[in-house]
Amino acid sequence: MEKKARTIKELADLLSMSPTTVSRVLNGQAEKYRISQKTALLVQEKAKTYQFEPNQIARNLRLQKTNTIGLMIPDISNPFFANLARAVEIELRKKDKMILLCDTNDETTLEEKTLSLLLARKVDGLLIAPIGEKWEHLSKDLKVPMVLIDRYFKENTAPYVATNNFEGAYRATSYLIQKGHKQIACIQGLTHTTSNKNRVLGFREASKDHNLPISNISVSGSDYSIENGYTETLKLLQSTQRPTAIFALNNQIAIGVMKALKQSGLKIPEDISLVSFDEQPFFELLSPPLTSIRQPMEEIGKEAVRMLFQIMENKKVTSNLLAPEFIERASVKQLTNP
Amino acid sequence: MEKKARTIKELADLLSMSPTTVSRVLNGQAEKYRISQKTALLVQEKAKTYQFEPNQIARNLRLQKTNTIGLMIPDISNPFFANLARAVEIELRKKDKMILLCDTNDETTLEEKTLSLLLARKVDGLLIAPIGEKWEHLSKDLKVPMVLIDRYFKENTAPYVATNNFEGAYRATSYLIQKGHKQIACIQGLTHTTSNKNRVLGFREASKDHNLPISNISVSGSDYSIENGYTETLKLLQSTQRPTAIFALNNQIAIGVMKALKQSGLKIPEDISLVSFDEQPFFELLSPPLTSIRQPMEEIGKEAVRMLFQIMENKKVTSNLLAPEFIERASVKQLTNP
DNA sequence: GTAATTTGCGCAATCGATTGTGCAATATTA
DNA sequence: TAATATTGCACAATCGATTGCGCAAATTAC
Repeated sequence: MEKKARTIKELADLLSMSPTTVSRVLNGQAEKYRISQKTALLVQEKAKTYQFEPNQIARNLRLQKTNTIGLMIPDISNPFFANLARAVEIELRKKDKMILLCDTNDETTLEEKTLSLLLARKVDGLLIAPIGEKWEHLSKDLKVPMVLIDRYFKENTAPYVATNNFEGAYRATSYLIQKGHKQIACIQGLTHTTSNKNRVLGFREASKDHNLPISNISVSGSDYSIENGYTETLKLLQSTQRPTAIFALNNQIAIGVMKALKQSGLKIPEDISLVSFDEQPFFELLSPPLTSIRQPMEEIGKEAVRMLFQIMENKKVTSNLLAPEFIERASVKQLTNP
Repeated sequence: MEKKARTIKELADLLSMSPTTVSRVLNGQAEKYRISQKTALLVQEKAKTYQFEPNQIARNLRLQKTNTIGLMIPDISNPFFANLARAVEIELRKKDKMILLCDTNDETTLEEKTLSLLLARKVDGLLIAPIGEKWEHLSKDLKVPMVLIDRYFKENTAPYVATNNFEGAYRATSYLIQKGHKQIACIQGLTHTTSNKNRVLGFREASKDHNLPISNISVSGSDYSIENGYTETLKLLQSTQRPTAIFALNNQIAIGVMKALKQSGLKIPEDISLVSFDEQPFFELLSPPLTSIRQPMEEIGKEAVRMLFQIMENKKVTSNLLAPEFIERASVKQLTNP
C-alpha cells in the first residue's frame, strides 16, 4: 500500500505545517527563509515517504516558466530531422527541459497554427525548422527566445544554425565537373526552403565557375521525397539530353533516383553517376557505395540548444553555418574526354 | 502596431465586462449561460482584433487537463520509432493534443525518471515503448491512461499494441529452412525487450518445428545497434561452424551485418544469406535486394492512439498484435542438399 | 398594477504552488 | 530586567482562467 501526498497542502497537513514552509524546504530555500534544520529534515523525510511531486502546472503558472521547448520540424520520419531531434533531446534533458514535438508537414498553414498553439502553451523557447514560404509569423516581436534550424530568412533577425549548404553543393558539383561530367542534372527539394535555395545556388555557381554552359545543367523537382526523386529521374532519362550525372539534393531524393535507375536497368556509375546531399549509414553498403555530403546533424542540434540558452540568458548570439563533409565513395565515374 | 490582449482580464476591461462573460463566450458557453447575442458578438470581435489567446497553463490548472500526451520511446533516431512517432503525431493532432517527447535511451533509470517527470506535468495520457527490465513503475495504479507500444509485459495489465513478432520471426526462419539452410545464426537486440524475446522465440520454435538440431542454430548479440550487428557477424565468421544464413532481428543490426560481410569480402547471398526484421525503403535498392519482415509502423501508431482515447473515455480496450508482412527479395540463396 | 418569470451578467472561490511581509517566541545585549 | 535582535514560521496575495451561485433588470402573466 503506497501512501501518497498529492498536493503540497496535503503534505503540509501531515506535517502540521504551512504549505509555505514545505515549499521553501523543497525548493532549497530553507536557509534563505530561516527554516530550522530540524523542520527541514522533517519535511524532506515526509516528502520522500509520501512520494510527493509538486504539480508542475501550478508551478508553471506561478513561476511564469514551463521548462518546455517547442520543436517544430517538417517531418520527424526524415532521418535528418530524427537525428536532429535526438541531439536536441539529449541536450535539453541535461538542462531539465522537455520537448513539445510538432511536425509541420511542410505546410505553412500548419506552421502558423502550431506556432500559436505553442505560444499559448507558454513554451520557454522555440527551435524551428521553418518551411520558408512566409516569415512574418516568426518575427522577432514574438518575444519568445527562438533559434531557427536548417532553414532561415534574411529578413528575419532570429539567429539560425544550419549546414553551409552552398559550400556543400558547390563542392559536390565541382567534384562532378572535375570528374569530367559536363551534363549534370540537379534534382531539388522544396523550392522555397533555404536549404534548397542555397544548394541550388551552390550547384549553379560551381557550374558557372567551371565554365559549364547553362544549357548543360538542369534543375528540376519540387519535393524532398523519394517519390520526387523517382519521377524526376524517369523524366530525365527520357529527355534528349540525358545527363551523365545526377546530384540529388537530399537523402530521400537520392533513394528515389536509385529506384528509378534500378528499374530502368541502369548501373551506377557505369551508365550514370550520382551524388547525394545528406549522408546515411547504408550509403557505404550500396553497390557502388554512394558519394555524399554529410550534414553535421548532431552538432546542429547541440549548437541550436546552446544558442537558445544564450538568448534565454539575454546574451548575444550570432548565427552559424556549419561545414558539411564531403564523403567520396564510388558512385561517380571518371569520364575521359569525348 | 499590433494590439494584443494578454489576459482575459485585459480583454474584459477593454470591453467593460467581467472576465466571466468573456470566458463563457470564448468557450462557446454563451447560450448555456444566457449571454446575449449582442454581447457575444462584441466579445468575439474584440478577441480577434486584440489577438487574444487564453493562457493554456492557467486553463490546464483550472480544468485539470493538459491536452498533452507523453510519448516515451528508446530512440527517436531509429527509423522504426521515428515513423511510429510521426503516425502518433498525426493522429494526436486531429484530436488537438500535443506530444511531450522523451527518449529513454533504453536506460531503465532514465525511464523511471522520465515517467515521473511526465506525471508531474499531468499529461492526459501516456504512450510508452518500455525498455522491459522492470515494469513495476508502469503499473496500473498510476491512474493515467496508458498504452504500451512495441513492447509489453505479461505482468502488467496496461493494454498494448505491437507487431506479432513471434509470427514474423517464425515465418522468416521457416523460409530460411525451406530454402535449405540448416546452419542459421540469429543476431538479437536488447535481450530483455518483449520484441526481442518474441522474435527469438519465433526463431527457436520454427527451428524446432522443422527439426533443426539445436546445435545448428545460434542466438547471439545484445543490442539493437549497427555496432552489435557488425561485431557479432565478425565473430560468427570466425567460428568453426560458420552459418549459411543470418537472421538480423532489426534494421540496425542488419546494416551492421552487411558492413561486416562487405568488409570481409563475402557476398550476399552467394556466400551467406540474410534476412532482416524491419523493412527500410532502401532495402530494395541493395544488391541483392534484402528480404525482410515489415512492421506496420503507421498502423501501430494509429491503433495506439485509438486505444488511448478509448481508455480516456473509460471504455474497455483489448491488446492487439498486428500482423507483420514478409517481403521476399533476393538475399537468401536456395541451397541444394549437401 | 403587482407578482412571477426570465434574461443577462458579475462575484468570489477554485485549481496548486510560490513569496513578500508580518508577527510571535526565543535569544542576546546592556 | 528591560530593550533589542534574531529565529522560525505562517498569512494572504498571486499567477490566469473557469464556474456555481446569486442578484438586479427586463419581461411576462394574471
